[in-house]
Parts: sequence; C-alpha cells; structure tokens
Amino acid sequence: MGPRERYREQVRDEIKAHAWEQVATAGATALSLNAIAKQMGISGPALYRYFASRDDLITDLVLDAYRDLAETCEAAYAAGDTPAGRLTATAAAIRGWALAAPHRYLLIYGTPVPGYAAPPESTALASRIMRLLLDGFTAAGAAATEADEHALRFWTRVHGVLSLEVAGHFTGMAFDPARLFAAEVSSVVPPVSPPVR
Amino acid sequence: MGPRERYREQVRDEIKAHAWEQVATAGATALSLNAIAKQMGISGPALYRYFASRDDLITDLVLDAYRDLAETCEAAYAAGDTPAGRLTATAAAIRGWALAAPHRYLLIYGTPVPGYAAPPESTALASRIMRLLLDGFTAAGAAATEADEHALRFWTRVHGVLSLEVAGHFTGMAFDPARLFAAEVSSVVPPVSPPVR
DNA sequence: CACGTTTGTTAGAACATCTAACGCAAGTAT
DNA sequence: ATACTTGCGTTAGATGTTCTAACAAACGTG
Repeated sequence: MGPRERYREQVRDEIKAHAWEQVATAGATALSLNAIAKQMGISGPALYRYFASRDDLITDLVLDAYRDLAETCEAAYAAGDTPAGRLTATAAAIRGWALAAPHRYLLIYGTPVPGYAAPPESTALASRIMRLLLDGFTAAGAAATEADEHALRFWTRVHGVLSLEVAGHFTGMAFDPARLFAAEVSSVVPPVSPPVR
Repeated sequence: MGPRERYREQVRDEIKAHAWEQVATAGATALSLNAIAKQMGISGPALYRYFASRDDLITDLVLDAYRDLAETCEAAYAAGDTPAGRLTATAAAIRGWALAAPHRYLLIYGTPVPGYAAPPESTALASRIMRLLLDGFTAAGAAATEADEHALRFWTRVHGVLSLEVAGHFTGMAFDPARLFAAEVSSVVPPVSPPVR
C-alpha cells in the first residue's frame, strides 16, 4: 500500500470519526457532510473524494457499527464459562454497547434511513451474531430445531427492552430498566426454559 | 365556530392527509412541506399559516398516531370477553395497526426525530394504553404490584417482535413472524404466567 | 526532472425550511 | 350597506443542505 492510499485511509477514518461524533450528538438523520468539512477545516465538496454520497458514508457507519457489535458479542460470549453464562454475558454486552452510544444502536436497529437500503454485508454481520446465539442454545442442550426459536426469542426480548429504553420511552416510568432487562434475559436463557404455548 | 376556523381546520386536515401519505411512502424524515404545498397547488410558505414549523406538523402527526393507537387498543380490549382474551385481542390489534402502516408505528416507537421532543400530551396517551394493560392483568388476578411488571413485559415483548419486523430485520430469515408474535403474546398473557427467575 | 494521478478549491444547480413584506379577499361590526 | 379588520396567499430572500463541474496545485512515480 503506497503512501497515497495510506493518506486516503487516514482521511476516511477522520471523516468517520467526526461523523460518529455527529451521530452520537444529534442522530444519524442530522449527519451533515458540510458540518464535517467545516470541522476538518476543508471545503464541503472535498469530502466527495472519499465518500461518493451521504448515504455511502452512512452505509460505512452502519457496517462499522455492525462489526463492532458482532465483535463485542463474540468477546463476551467467549468470556463466559457455561453456555448459560455465555448467553447472559452476551446479552449484558449488547445492553452495555447500546447504552454506551444509543444513536449507534438506533443507527442499526432504529428506523431505516429514507432512501437507504442495507447492504448484503450487513446481513452477514447480523447472522454472525445469530450464529453465536444458536451455538449457545445448542450447547445448552436445545434441539437443533428449537435453537432457532430460542435464539430468535432471545433477540426479540433483548431488543424489546433495549429499543424502548434507548429511545427514551421509559423516562418518567418509575422502575429500573436494568432489572427488567435482566429478568427478560433470564426468562429465555437456560436452564429456565421459555414458556411453550 | 365561525366559518374562518372551519376553513382553517379543513385545510389543516388536508395538509395532514398529504403528510401521512408522504410518511407512509418515504418515512417521517423525508416529510417535505414544500412537496405538500406543491401537491395542494399552493406555494410553500402558505403552509406556515397552519403549522408553525415542520416539527409542529410532525408533533401533530405523532399525537394523532398515538390517539389512533390508543383507540384501536381500547376497542380491541373491549371486544374481548375474558381478561386473557382482551389482552390477546389488544396485542393482535397492535400488530395489525403496526403492519397496516409501518412508518406510522415507527413515527411513534422508532428513532426519535432529531431536534424533536415528545410533547407531554403523548405520554398521557401512552399511559392510556398502559392503564388498559394494567386493568387486563389485574382483572386476570395479578397482584397490584405484579401487574406493573406484567404490563411492562407484555409491552416490551410485543414491541420486540414488532419493531424488528416493521423495520425489515426479519427479511431473509425463513420463519413466520405471526407465529413468533403469537407465541410471545401467549407467553405473557395469563393463564400462562411469565417465568419468574 | 517531468509526467500524470489525486486532491482541494470555487462556482453553481437544485432542493430544503423559514422570515418578511405586500395585496387581496373574506368575515365582522357599525 | 358600507367601512373596518382580520387572516390568507403571494413573491422575494436568507440560510442551509447535497452534489456536480471545471480548474489549480501538490504529490508520488517513472
């Protein structure tokens, strides 16, 4: 890799750093290429040498967020010692990751950006997390056909609490979201099996 | 009410109708006052006689959506005959409401719009739904202190499935969202009590 | 050293929200 | 019925956005 591409990569990273700052502050829809350029001391159109469009930049942010979440999950999963412990640790890691940067979580799981379509790469990263959950439930003794449902339930219950919490729909209600989250996680993680209908 | 206010109300409704059309098509962030004006055959700034700002219009849409959801829930709740039946019917009504207009659901429970802050009126409408659930669970025999947790769990589990489904995160995964939703609802609606940890 | 690719610049098109000032039509009051 | 007042719609413009086009300068490469 020549010095040209090295520089290019460096500027791209700087742009993304400023973009993340804006996303964390005001959300993804408020992301402004002009504002980023102003922060970097260059003119607006210069950014188009590095990202073809605003959606292109957002796509990159989405993929980075997905990758980071997948790695965070994998690290937490690996740190656990029992299957149940791995799954619980994974859930806790997801919550910590979401609360650390709510807009980053919403960038992935919130309202899809208007014209934007998720790249196929993102589904691959999402299934990386799914595979993790599947491994956990099969390791815990779930049948192969049931592991799918367990993993799905794990995911929807975790997301049900997190998305509402992150979007601020719990403010004003006097209860502890952490307790609710923990209860929901333990409701789906073995040895407490989820209720069958 | 004089003819002046009658006309004003009529124009406001027409504006909101076009706004809902745009929201349903491209989402709330793509809502353009200029486009609405063009559709109505009037000039852009004329709309500012009826809504002080774009956020003001969105606030009105949010409140209308909340109100509509609350009324839909109350109707479904009243239609059931047993407490469990009422709760199940309410859940089904919520899902139907969400799938009928995904962007309307996301307008309420999706990523909060950038600068926009939810008016206090919206929390009142949200608690109207909560009260419904509380009534249902207490009527089903839950202790007063437990009804809160049950209602909350009902809400997070319903939302966990719906928000992922509506945002399109289930596409490509070969399973029936309706089945998962029904299973999640029955997992939290009496007589099947949610698992305690 | 000279060449060519890449980068940053300015200018400008097309779109957005929103304010200001003006004219006109409609409802209201005398 | 006539005069008054209120409110609506217009155009013009300020300020912001994304993004394209054409040009200048700098840098790595032969």
